[in-house]
Amino acid sequence: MINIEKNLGFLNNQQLLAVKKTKQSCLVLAGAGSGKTRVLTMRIYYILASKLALPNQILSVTFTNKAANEMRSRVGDMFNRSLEGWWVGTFHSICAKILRSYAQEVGLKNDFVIIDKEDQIKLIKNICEIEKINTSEKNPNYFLSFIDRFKNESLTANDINNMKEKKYEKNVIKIYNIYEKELLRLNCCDFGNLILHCISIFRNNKNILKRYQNQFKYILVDEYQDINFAQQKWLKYLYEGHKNICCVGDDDQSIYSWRGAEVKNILNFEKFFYTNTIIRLEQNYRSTKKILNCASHLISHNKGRYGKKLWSEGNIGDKIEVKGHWETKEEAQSISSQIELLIKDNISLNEIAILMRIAAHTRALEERFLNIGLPYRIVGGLRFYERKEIKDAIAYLRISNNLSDDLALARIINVPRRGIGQITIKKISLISREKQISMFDATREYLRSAKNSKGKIEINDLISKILKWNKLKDDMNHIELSELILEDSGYMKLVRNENNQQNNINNFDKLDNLYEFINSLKEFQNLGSFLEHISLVSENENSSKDNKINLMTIHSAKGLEFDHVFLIGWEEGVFPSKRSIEERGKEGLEEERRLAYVAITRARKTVSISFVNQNRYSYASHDFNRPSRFINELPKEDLEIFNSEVYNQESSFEELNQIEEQDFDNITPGKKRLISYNNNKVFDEWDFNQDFENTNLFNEGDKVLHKKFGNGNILKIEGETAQVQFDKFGTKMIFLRYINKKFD
DNA sequence: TTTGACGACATTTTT
DNA sequence: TGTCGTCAAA
Repeated sequence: MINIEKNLGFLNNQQLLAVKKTKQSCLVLAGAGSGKTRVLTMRIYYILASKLALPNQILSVTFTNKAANEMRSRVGDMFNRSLEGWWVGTFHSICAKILRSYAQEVGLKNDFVIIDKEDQIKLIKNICEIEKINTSEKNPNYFLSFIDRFKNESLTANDINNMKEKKYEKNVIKIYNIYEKELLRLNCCDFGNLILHCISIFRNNKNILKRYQNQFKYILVDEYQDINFAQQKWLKYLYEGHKNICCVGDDDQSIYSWRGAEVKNILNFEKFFYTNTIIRLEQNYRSTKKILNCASHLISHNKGRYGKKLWSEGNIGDKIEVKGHWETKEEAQSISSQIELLIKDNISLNEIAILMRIAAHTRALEERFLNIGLPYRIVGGLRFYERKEIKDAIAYLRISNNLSDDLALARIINVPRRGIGQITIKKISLISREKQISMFDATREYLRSAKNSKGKIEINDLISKILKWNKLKDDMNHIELSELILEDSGYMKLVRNENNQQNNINNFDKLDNLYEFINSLKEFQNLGSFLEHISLVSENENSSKDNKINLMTIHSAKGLEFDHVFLIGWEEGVFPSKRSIEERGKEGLEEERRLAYVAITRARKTVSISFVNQNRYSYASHDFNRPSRFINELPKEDLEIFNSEVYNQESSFEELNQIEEQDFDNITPGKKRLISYNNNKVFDEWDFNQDFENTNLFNEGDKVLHKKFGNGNILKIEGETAQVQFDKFGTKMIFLRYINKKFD
């Protein structure tokens, strides 16, 4: 016992209270940086170390895999070993685990396939086609958003059908019904159904429910503010057993309302779980006082909140920098110069993060960083398993693993091209529907009846190969099998050909990704466990060992912290997002503000905010952007505002509104550049020269280094590009800006 | 029937 | 930037 107390010694009074109140349920309202994860891990540690429960009697639920992994490793560290049997994971992965055991209860087989949004859209498209629903006005996305919303609110197709009041369009209801039937027919489950199926098992089968209720003595939930109604209902079922749940959350950090999360859920906690124990963690251990002050000041503009007063014993810290730029290129240059300064102070790149509202805004930065050779990583963003080539590869593995995986077969049946077009596919799926057989079997059926043709021979070949792979599955090492499948199917050849023909970098990336994909199989025992894993994990598991600058959206930065944070794109319309305000009005704006709050509170030491006057989407006209209203909501005394034509300390947001757009329409890009260069001392001279030099530096015969292709020699220079002979990858045309000269 | 080329188009956030 | 739909050619 002494040892336990010693380990709890680092906690403050409020944290200690939250850890030790194990007899009853409680809600912990934890401000940003107040040691939320620490409380959760310590509570689990405390329960286990005091022998209040065994590991398999604890259920810890998170929203992201990242959070789950973090929890797993932190608790593991406390015991110096990983805990066997402990239930820790995302809502979705835990539901999947339960559902795998009892799939037949809801009409699925236990090898059901978990599908993603892309598959969902394809399904809905198919349904619209069969039902002859016009998709030009109401597209599949429109229908899917309804289906998602229903599922977030735990409304099954039956619930909708039984509604007395006809709230929804006929087609929405019709598609929802057919969609659900299709999922069962195809033995598929979307993300929403992982939760809903579990709920219906709990509701319909008391024995199964009792089993889990008895098992989970303690339930812990992270990021409770992100919970939607269905998830809450799910928790409630499990809670009714031992009635002990501890939820940690921060109403000011609720940023997932578009996924069904509602702040009101956290506000209802007391009623839902029969408790009035609310513990507030208000001491911040992360940020400087100035940063904290800015964040608090900003979030105080929101009305719908519990209200907390964050305080800190930390340093006062530097002022928050606010910088205006003409265009994204200059923003990127400015940031890279600031980072150069940080590097001179020996600051690790891992401690630097650039956060943005929109994932696509990494582009200008990436270009800049590639140009001057600063290493960076993109967290989240383009998720690895969602790339086209990876999904194709996965589809090949899926169909080999499970012959009745129709969606997988549909994806690759004509990739690479085998002379099977839409019409043939339609014929096959008709057979599959009429005879109630899988698409794979339907294809064989079709082959028997169809006339001989080139397409038929190829498809026959594919079918027999799939059969062969399927047989090999149990005897062959899954990595070798995967390599065999991708080679044998001609898919690798297709990607290689594209690569040679177009000489472009993207296709090399594809090949690279495929190798990486095969490599990632090593961590799994067999194909099945790998496929299960990737259907639930869409994150890039980037190794954070390398020293790199972190680029990510604010959403994916939640739960992380960095010494130095750059926040880009603080422009009206971008942040707060125009769309968000248009769709949800005040609610939307408040959520955007919470997002800004999350962004600022990621920083430990410094924050630098920037905005760009010219429209970010460079193809668009010369639209003019105003700085974000959030900048005006920060306390002036804590800001250091840098020169900008448009924004200065005196002008208020209202004044900025009055600037006439035409004033800026007539300025040429070159002039803009000049003005900003003169006005904005932030840009070092060498910064501009760098670009200039980079394109003029090269000579034929130079040794160069390319990020992907490695070492090579320049054969010929043509304008902005060069023909480069690479040591390992042959001759390619490469933009000069993507290569660096090598000096031996 | 399938394929490739071409232009139009839209671009929030994610388990 | 990259995906989608349309159209003409094979």
